[in-house]
Amino acid sequence: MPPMPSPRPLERVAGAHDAAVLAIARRGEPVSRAELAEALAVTPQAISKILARLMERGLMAEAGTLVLGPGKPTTLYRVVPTSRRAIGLHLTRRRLHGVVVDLTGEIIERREQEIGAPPPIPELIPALAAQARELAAQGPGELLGVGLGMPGPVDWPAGVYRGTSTPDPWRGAPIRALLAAELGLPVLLDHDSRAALVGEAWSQPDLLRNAALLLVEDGLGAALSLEGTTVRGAHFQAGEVGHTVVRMDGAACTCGRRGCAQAEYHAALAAGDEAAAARVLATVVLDLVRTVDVDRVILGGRTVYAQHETSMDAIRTALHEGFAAEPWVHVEVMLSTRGTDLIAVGAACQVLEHEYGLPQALVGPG
Amino acid sequence: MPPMPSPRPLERVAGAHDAAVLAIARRGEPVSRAELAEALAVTPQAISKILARLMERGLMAEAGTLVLGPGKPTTLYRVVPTSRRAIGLHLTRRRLHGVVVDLTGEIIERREQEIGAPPPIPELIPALAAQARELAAQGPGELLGVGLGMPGPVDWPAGVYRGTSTPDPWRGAPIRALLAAELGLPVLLDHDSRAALVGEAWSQPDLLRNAALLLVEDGLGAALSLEGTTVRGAHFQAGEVGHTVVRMDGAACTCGRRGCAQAEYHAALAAGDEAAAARVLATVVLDLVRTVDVDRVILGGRTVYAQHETSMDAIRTALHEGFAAEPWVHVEVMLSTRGTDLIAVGAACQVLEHEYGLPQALVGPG
DNA sequence: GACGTATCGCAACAGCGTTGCATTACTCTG
DNA sequence: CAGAGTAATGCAACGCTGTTGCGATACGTC
Repeated sequence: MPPMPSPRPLERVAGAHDAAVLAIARRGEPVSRAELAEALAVTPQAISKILARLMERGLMAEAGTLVLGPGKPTTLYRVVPTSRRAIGLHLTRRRLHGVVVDLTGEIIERREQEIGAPPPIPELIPALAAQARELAAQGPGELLGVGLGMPGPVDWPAGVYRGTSTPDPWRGAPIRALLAAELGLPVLLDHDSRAALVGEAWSQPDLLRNAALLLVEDGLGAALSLEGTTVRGAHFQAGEVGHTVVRMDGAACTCGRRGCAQAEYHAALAAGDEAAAARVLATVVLDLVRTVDVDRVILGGRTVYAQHETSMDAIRTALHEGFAAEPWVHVEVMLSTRGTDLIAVGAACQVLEHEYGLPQALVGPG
Repeated sequence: MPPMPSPRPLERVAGAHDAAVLAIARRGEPVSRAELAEALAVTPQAISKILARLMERGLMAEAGTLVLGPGKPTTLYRVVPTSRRAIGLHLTRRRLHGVVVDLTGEIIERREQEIGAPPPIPELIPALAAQARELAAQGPGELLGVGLGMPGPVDWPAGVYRGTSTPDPWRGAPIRALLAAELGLPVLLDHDSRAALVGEAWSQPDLLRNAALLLVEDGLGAALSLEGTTVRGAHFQAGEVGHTVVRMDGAACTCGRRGCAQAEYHAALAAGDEAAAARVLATVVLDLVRTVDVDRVILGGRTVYAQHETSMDAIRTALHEGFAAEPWVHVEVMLSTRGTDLIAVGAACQVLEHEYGLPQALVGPG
């Protein structure tokens, strides 16, 4: 996306408040001015002005009244899901999966498409654009843009896919710019696991202040939400836990080193030892929780769906044992609410987040 | 500290800008209005008002002029280090170490005191208070409060030391409230490693947007600064990497599990194999960098000082090899600038940070 | 139907940064 | 050594934010 003129300080206040109201309303239940005033620590009168702005933009609407006792009934407000749309694409080496979602992140329509071998960029971009255009034809609401999630490292500000060490036809391709030019729409390119976490967080904003999402697809990836912000990292690859060492001098990994979580996981699966594989996952999660101290862990990815009971049990047991001496630590382990659409939905939600999410900085050209 | 009335939204803007200016000025070199306007993305005129507020409070002062070419010379501004003071205490089972620092985090005076065995709380609190009072007598400037850093888990909002599983006379003690009552000063209680990182970040604000500090004292601890905020975690124990598993089924740990980093580290040291110990440290750092993607790692703690060359070399080598396939990843490994005062200074800086740091929340009763 | 109550809206206000323009203090030119 | 050019600064009016005070509205209760 082109760099915008940085908003004026007072616009940032207004924007932050608008985003906060939207975040609360997104949970689904109609809200009253009083609740919002409480949550934002402003006067009800300020909420009136904030809601006026949001209704002006069509993002929110009145939703009836509620009589609680004597006095004038409370007016309730809700988001207007159909007011905006975003497209999310999930690209892997084998598949192209896309969705359109409404403002609340609910799926309007989905597309799935197998791609034989990774096509070269000049073929890939039109294929992505074609699916995006099909999806763009669906549903009402202003179309905000396209989010694209893919595995592997990404140069986020540049929108360039960095690629892996193996021969990779997409390596170094400025995918974001190419797709944006092709479609004439804003495009956001990010990591698959980060997209997935943003997607989960979009529909349950305050639950995931400190959460980790573990994505088990071909590789092992994670994303972190800490103190309310989804961490991107200095090199835009925070959460790449696949090559974290869980057994020094252990199984050889494709990366040339030994005992990487990913290598141990696949070695165990190859040996048919599902329990051992689950134990590796559990160790990764335990280390993750110890390191960043999240209170929620979300499991996602095609590979875990098959044996999610085993994995979740192993993880819960490991957490229980590992924190036995620290009874104040409670970690909720849950399965992604989005199934196999997880990453595509997340990619779409990144667009929503970009437009209507809480800004992270109150100061500077953020 | 008592809950303050949450600042009005516009005061939050002013406060954030004041803090941002202070953060830039803290780097040491005098700054001009133009630089500040650039950094904060506001007009020079706004900087005039911000500086007027800061000079009113005695936090900043003019620092001469600079002639660059034709036109009126630029007026320069700097912080007034002597305008404020904070006390920092570092409490371990064996030692009580304290400092007073000025507004820039420079040490005015230090005290160190051995304590035979961990005294019971009714003796501990007066001992802490006595050292704090001695330190409070030193140096000019308004005394803001006392920071206390200690190893082991802490219930941060409650100011309660949670203690370890071993018999622990301090377990569950509301140390913050007790000390605050004794001294009649605000007290902040936090983790030793987090304090250390806050201390490092206070004197080099923008360098440590994504950084990890590894503290090797009796145990192994870390603290994380991600996207500019020092992570506290859902249970206020983020960075507790000591019991992270680096060798599944490895050396037995005091925690009852196997292959914890701390256990492997001490096992290697006990066997006299410093190289192996350094490799364990290196693995911890590598996993940390993979997981949270920091671009700076700071080493601190009494134990590393003895053999910091070996440790740093092992870490640098491991990072170099581990990220060989990702040439865009550069991680700076450095030694703490504070020596053994690291944690005491950090605890003091937490008070400064609390008062004059950038607010993390834009909205709500933050 | 009058009263108490809670919500809501209008209008005036304070404080933030912005804008436009005058002032100041320097260098450079002739 | 004036006078022009230049860049930083200050003053005043302004727009926008949320706040405050008060009146209007709509409900339940007596």
